[in-house]
Amino acid sequence: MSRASDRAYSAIRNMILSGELPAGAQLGEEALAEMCGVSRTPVREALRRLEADMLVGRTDTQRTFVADWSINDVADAFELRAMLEGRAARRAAERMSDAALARIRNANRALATAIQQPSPDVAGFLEGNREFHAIILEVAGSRRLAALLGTLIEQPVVLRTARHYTREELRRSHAEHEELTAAFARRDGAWAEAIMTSHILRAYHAYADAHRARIDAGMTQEAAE
Amino acid sequence: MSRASDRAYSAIRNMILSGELPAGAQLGEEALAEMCGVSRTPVREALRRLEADMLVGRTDTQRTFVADWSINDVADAFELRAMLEGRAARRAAERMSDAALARIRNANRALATAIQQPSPDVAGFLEGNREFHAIILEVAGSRRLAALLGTLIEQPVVLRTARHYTREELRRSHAEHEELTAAFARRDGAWAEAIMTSHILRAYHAYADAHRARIDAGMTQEAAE
DNA sequence: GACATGGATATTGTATACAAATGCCATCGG
DNA sequence: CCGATGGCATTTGTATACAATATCCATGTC
Repeated sequence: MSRASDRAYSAIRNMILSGELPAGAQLGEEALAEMCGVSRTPVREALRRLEADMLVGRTDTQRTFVADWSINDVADAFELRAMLEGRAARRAAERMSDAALARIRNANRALATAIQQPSPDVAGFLEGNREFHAIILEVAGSRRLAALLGTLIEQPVVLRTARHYTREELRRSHAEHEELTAAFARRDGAWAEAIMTSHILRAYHAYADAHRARIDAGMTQEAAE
Repeated sequence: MSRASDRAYSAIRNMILSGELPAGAQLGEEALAEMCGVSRTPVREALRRLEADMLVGRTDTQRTFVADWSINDVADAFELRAMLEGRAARRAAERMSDAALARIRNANRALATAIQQPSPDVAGFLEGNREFHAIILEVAGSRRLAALLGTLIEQPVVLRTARHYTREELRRSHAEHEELTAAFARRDGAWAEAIMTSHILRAYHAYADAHRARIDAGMTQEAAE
């Protein structure tokens, strides 16, 4: 992470995810280099990685810009993620060791703690959630699958709406994690896959509902935050 | 494609797929630059792309080498490809226009012609096959899905064994394409998905059988070619 | 003889200069 | 006034020089 190209990648990525660089904005290499305090070479590398993540796009003449995620793109990403994480859960259940199961239970406990605070600890929830899914991906034991999911896990719009989660949504998410853990304990791949697919698609519809609500209220996406 | 980085990408890629650069070989940037007739800058870009394709790997100290695909890696890639192409076929069936259906039928006719030659035209078959799958992916209308499949379609070992296909295998592949076309004509997504998944998995097992036969004969993978 | 150490060698990372291309805008002709 | 054209400004692409880091091998020590 100490390399200039990694710093550039993180910096630009954060600026996109935070909305500091709005969708559609042109990304000049020179300007980004100055912002990141590095030369154009590592910036170019960072931009290529972000392009692979589909966080930035490219015109037919090689101009780079912040990708604009339409509601269809979000639906698309969720659909694929549901399928791939479902497959990961199936494989994980079939390969689950007692040690890994213990780690998953641990991550779930941390998650439960986070949502039981007087005012829910969203950052803690997200971290526990990330850990939970990471362990599953690790146990699934497919580098390919992990690579494919890598580009799908963090979507700009979704991360930005995470802190609007209600306590009820957090509690429900945790309950689904518990059910998944039960499927893992039984080494039931089909069950695990079904729960995981449902888990992701429910999250999608929660997002889509919130999105529609904002539209109906006549608010722009930015103003709603 | 006229850019130096694109030429470097194609050149290195071909050297890997052809086996000229064997699995495990170290890839020095300087040496590759000389081979491709460009400087290190575009070579570095090409290597990053190949890394995303998982055709090359990287040591913990940033040394690049030709990825070594174990039989498990191949199985992994096929399993994911079966799932993703299956999904693509489902989406394509649900979105199929009459014009696109005509194009698919056309690609199939070209494919039929190729395998009916006195001595099967494997190159022609592969091109028709590529076109067929490309149209499906286009009709599926998911840029994400296309991007994910992009890294899965061309596996080194599989391409190298393609020319050993028997006429019977080619004929069977064509028959499956015909059946897929029927599913598209009915706009039956579930049917299309099932055929496509089966199509890919059958191809995998044909490959795995051939691979096992080579092992049993005490031949190395290279010697078998 | 095995292993640690240090420095020479090779390789990768970054900055910068320059080349090529793209976009912009003023000018000109209709 | 509208659109085409040409040249200037900006941006991206490539080469190269240099810096940082890793590898390798010889040497010395136990």
